[in-house]
Amino acid sequence: MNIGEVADRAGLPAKTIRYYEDIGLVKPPRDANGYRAFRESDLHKLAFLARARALGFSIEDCRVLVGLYQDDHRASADVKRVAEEHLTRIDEKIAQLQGMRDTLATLVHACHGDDRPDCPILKDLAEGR
Amino acid sequence: MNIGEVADRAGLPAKTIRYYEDIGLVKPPRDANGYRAFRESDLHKLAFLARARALGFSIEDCRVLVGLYQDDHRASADVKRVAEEHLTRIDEKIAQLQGMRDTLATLVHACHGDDRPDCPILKDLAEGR
DNA sequence: CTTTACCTTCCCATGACTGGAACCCCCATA
DNA sequence: TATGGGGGTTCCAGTCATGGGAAGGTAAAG
Repeated sequence: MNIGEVADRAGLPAKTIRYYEDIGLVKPPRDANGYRAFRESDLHKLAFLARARALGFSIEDCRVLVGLYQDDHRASADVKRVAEEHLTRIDEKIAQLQGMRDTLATLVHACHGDDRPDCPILKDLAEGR
Repeated sequence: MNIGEVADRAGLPAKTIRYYEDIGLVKPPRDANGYRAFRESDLHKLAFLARARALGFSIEDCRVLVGLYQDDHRASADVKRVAEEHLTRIDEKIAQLQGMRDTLATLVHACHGDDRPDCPILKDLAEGR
């Protein structure tokens, strides 16, 4: 399989797949012409990576998860711990964004949005309440 | 005022303030010794920037907001539009994270987290449901 | 005078790609 | 056989908003 087909089937840009090879996440063999010759197992791993990334796992988390996935003697507790830590980070992020959102929504609501210069948004930014 | 004092009072790292000068957000004059000599107005602008950044506005948004802030003939509609667009982006981000969070929470909940290898988290990543 | 605490510029690194240049390779059609 | 198009390859640079650290100049304190 060439990179284009793998990209289509894994749902990743070819550029990203090359990058993943660069950082050692996949190691496809090469054809005589220098083209990457992906095996089914490479495709499978890339699809795994695509889904892990879609859940927001970092590349380093992905590396760990792939490692656990390939380890028949893994303990599910190790997987769970990685996922829980990631969940915590996501919750923190959401809380932070929610805070911004609330402040911003209040300010936007208070702003007339007309052709006059008076603006509670700028007022807040300038004075810090 | 030297950069250290401004950093303390604006709540920004000195590094960040130098960067803001680099990209033209502030233009403090210099003393004879080459030190930046911040005026009250520079401090004020940096505090404005710190608050705008804390609300998640991009640097380019900040540039626009500072411009509007300094324009006595601004229309508050322009400010409101920038803020509304940012609010929309934040909402999208929150929705995206919320989606990840829900999936992840379900998976974490389903995982025993013991010393055996069976793991619904890895199963999901491998099979895509 | 020496130490300590600033300040300066400069370059490199982050995360996870993305874009583009310059080049090679394979196949089909005129 | 030429040529055109659509693959593939490497390598370098850029993104965003900083942060780290080196090498060196300056100021204030003991």
